[in-house]
Amino acid sequence: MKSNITMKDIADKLGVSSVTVSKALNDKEGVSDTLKLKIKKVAGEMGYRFNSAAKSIKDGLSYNIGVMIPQRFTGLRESFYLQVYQQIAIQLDHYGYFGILNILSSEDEEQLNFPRVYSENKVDGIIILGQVSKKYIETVQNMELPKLFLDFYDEHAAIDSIVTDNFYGAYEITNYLIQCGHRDIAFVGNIYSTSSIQDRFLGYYKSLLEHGMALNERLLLNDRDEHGAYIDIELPEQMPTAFVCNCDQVAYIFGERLNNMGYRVPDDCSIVGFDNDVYATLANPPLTTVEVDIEQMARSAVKAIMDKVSNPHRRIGRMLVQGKIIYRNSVKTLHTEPAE
Amino acid sequence: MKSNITMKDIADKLGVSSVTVSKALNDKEGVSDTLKLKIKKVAGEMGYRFNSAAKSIKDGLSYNIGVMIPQRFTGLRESFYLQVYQQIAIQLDHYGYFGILNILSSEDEEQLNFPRVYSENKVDGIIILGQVSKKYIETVQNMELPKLFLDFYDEHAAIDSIVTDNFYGAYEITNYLIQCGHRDIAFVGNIYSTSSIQDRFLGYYKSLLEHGMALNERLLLNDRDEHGAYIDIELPEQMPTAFVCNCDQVAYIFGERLNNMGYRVPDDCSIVGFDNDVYATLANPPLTTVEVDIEQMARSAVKAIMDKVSNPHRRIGRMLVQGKIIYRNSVKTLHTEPAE
DNA sequence: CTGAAAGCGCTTACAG
DNA sequence: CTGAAAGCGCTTACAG
Repeated sequence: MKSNITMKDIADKLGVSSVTVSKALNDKEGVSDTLKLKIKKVAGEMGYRFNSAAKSIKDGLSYNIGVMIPQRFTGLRESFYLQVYQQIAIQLDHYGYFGILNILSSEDEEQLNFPRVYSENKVDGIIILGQVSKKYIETVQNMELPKLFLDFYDEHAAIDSIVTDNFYGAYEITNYLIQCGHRDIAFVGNIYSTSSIQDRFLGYYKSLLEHGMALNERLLLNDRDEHGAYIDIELPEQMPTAFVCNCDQVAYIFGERLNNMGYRVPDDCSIVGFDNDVYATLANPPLTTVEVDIEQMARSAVKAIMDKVSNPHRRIGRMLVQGKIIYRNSVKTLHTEPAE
Repeated sequence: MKSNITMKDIADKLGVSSVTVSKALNDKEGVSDTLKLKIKKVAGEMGYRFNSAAKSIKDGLSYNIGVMIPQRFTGLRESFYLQVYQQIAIQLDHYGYFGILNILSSEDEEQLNFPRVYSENKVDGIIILGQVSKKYIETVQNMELPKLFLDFYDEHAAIDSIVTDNFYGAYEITNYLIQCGHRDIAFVGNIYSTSSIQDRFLGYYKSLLEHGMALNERLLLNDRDEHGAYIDIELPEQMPTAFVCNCDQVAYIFGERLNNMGYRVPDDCSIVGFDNDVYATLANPPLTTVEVDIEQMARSAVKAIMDKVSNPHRRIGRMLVQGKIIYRNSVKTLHTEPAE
């Protein structure tokens, strides 16, 4: 198995030099077309396979990108980041690159250990997929390697990141509810919990502001405690006509709860979610929601990291990827809003 | 960025040779402990990072394993194989290896193209995760590389594979229903659809046989057409007391249907699933099911492929990974079966 | 158009 | 205990 065919073998067989074989196989100048063709033919016949390690050592490039996901986002029921990773792998392929997955264990995160992909020079760049601790962000900063934060950002660190436009997505879907005639719209979510939820809330709030609608305590429904564990959602005395839930899973749970309480969705009240994950289609009725564009996020992330590999000084800043509204049946049109 | 520190740099700084540095950093014999320590210290200070490409070229080993997943198993709502891949990556880490994900596009599968990880010598072995076409199996066979089929097997090909023990899992969970006093147990699934479903059916059938229970047409409920699309499940005239569903998703759908028809689970009839995926916990009541042991599958797969990397002639044949029953609330105990 | 020489960073004998 | 030499497979100048 270790008896791999090398360029030298092809060269010997043809009585040429390995330099010529290299040029021919790489379609470089300096070989006659006849010879080039012959070399390629023989290479195919001999089952020649390119040794990328040899090229790597010459170029100082591994042609791999590391994707690091913190362990705590990798539960058996969570697959969002794996989906993103998959799309990244597909996009990397277009550049002749490969993706190496690196689950960041909680110990390594605490002890601020460099990932093995870095200390073994296995990758030309690294995408950190999912929020890591402040301390670990510093560790990442110390890595001499192009790096990119995906799906989160750091307020202080001048680092490149790509995130979903939570703010705009929530803004848009709230606008949609208002267009459908809703005037009493609540937000469901703990706005102190994560920055995504906070941003989604602010998008919702902007929509309210723009339409001259007041926000008050009554319209803020908490969905989880400080540990992120879901709690029973308390309804206000007077029912709003619509609810902007911070994510599909919460919308799903909330919908079930409304059902049990005798409210019908969307007849008695409308619900929208965010993410467009399994819960959006599992809900009854299926949810109108904001789809996070995983493919686009991966595409942008890969483009950004490849840019940085070829030009390490390249800065991209904080980049937003827009989602899009998926219309389903969880929203009732009360009356159509006249054009403003 | 390309100005990486090499062993030579450390050697020069210390006035020794790079051979000595190599020995020291690799904890090999032939360097005094004092020097060894000093070298390690300086290496740390200089931020030395090992160049694995150089080692690769010497050893003829990439220290990567490719994991190939056919595109059609990578839908937005399917994450099972990604979960397996993730576990594989974690297991590979224990061996100092990395996992490279390779989504096999439908075109490549049809045109019988070798994966790029292979033609570029990027991996020391490859795990094919998920059923590929007969033709493509042949293509895989032609790859001169340790390879392993995961979660499917080929009847003809003398190839190494690791699969969940569908047969035994279904056998066990059917036994459990019988222990709970059920005597009229149906199987829900198209037994001509996939080999997993067929094997699960046969496990169910074995349990019936062992308990002297007859199988007849009435107890076989089809759940999908020849294209794999779900169809409405037709209930027999006389209701069985329990249903062995071929997977959790079908159990979930079937449960909803029973609910709508006025049957209560588990009071009116019991249901069990298979897989222990999201649907198992989403179902109401949550499903008793057979958990597919993803971690164990990954562990076995990685061990097998690593064995084959060090010894290419190693054969492991067809290896089964046992699942385990997860007890929840979808089964009613009719009366306890006395010990046989 | 073709090839000899040197080098990428490391390791493996082998010599001292 | 330490190091000079050779080599892994390829590519990049450079010479002919």
